[in-house]
Amino acid sequence: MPKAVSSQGATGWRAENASNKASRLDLFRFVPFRLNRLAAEVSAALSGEYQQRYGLDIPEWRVLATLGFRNDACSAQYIAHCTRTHKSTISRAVTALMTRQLVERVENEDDRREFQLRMTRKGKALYEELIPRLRRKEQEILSCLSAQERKDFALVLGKIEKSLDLVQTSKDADNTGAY
Amino acid sequence: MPKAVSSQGATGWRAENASNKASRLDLFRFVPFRLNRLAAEVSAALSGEYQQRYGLDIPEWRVLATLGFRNDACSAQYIAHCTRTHKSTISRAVTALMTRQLVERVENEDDRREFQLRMTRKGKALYEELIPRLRRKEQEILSCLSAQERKDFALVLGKIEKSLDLVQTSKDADNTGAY
DNA sequence: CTAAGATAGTCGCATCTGCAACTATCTAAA
DNA sequence: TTTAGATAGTTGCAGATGCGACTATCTTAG
Repeated sequence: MPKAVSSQGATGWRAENASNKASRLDLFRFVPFRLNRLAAEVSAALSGEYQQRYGLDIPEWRVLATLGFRNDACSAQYIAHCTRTHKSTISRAVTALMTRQLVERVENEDDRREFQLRMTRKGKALYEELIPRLRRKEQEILSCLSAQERKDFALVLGKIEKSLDLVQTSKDADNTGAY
Repeated sequence: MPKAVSSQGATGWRAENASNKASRLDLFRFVPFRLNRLAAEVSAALSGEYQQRYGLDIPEWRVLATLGFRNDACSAQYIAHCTRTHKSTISRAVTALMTRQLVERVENEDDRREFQLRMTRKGKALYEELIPRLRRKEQEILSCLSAQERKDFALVLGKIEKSLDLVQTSKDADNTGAY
């Protein structure tokens, strides 16, 4: 029989009635809730780096991250799809980044509906400065896990992402044994 | 040398330049991003149940979930702290739930600043109907994992939550022997 | 008792973001 | 060629939510 798990917020309140009646649901063991809360908390932990320090919000950071990782120009639509962010949100982020001259765009001669986006020198400099900070923060957050647990976690995240179609399926998925 | 990992969105786009240069960061292996995206996707997968079917938004659901699990009256502030939701958000959710007569509140004679909240009969009925649906959805999402992987996942989530102070620490738990 | 500070809950305000309409452009079929 | 439909990107609008001010109430120190 499993021991009772401490599972409410760290606020000094006393524990809930932990009955396991089927008709009740423990929010603190309910994965969707836990994911929401965890994602919010992790974002808050990182926001000090890109938000306060560099004035970037999450969509703007995603644009830079995509451009920086690809190391190549790409369209706004591509960024929207990759990051699963609405195209209007990406559009506004790109506008803000262009205003700050962190990103520039060039017309695509082959298809004049879309623009090729790329970081300016200034944008790259900011990116290069930001990345190690974010890596450090991520490691800080994961520092409570053993190497094996991190592997497990990455594997499990990958499986759920795949089953939710958040990553490309089929033959590409065969390559994912590399963690 | 690790094989390249397929890691873009399931949108038919080809893979990014997967260089592992330290100064680049693969968004698709960056845990904060993955958590954000996963949480959003899981929420969307569940929203069909509580949002479309029952007209509840997330804060409203959290209020019902807390009241239902505790099976006892509690204050709005308690719900806010437990679920890590801002008190104004909880306040509005409670107002909406009272309007729909799913929740009622009674004055607290001991402290007239706060109200005791509890579900009405109607609220309980909705709750009882909703819970199995949400459980089923959660199981659906986790169905891609083996029993061992689910355990690992729960364990790892718990560790990260604890390290972010999202759950009560051990010594606090001593104060609350009420489990 | 009084005054200062803490806490519960509400509400206005600003911000963020998804939706949908719109323009411009491209593609495909008749 | 013409026309219908798809796609890239922008923008107005509305809904959601965090912040902070505000009221009412409680607590504690003097």
